[in-house]
Amino acid sequence: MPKDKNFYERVYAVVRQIPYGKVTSYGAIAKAIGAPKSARMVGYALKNSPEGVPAHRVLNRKGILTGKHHFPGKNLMQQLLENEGLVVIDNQVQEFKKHFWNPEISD
DNA sequence: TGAGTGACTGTAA
DNA sequence: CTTACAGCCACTC
Repeated sequence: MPKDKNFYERVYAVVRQIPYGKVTSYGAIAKAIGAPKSARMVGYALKNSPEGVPAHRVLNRKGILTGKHHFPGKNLMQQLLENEGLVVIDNQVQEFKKHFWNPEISD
């Protein structure tokens, strides 16, 4: 059982706020939940991501689909992104910055 | 308790 | 823009 379950919950809370056709990075989420050093944990948390969490919209800072290998299908993650109007080439989102969504938690 | 692992990031070249 | 190195934190065994 995870001790800091709150950490996971916060990750999911942010990821769920990612709008359609937008993407963000693990670090951005980590920072949004107050743990900029725990970017790796964000990815770890997404592995446990329940339904309703668009984990496919979360990429690394280069805009590469680092987690596509963890999805059920072979290139499911890429298809989902392309389905949202994004352009993915060689596991990398084109114009990543342009589609980047800055997460923020309302106090 | 301690060592190993990972869907990462910042900095330097 | 990419590639390479070290630092991070939380989790599992």
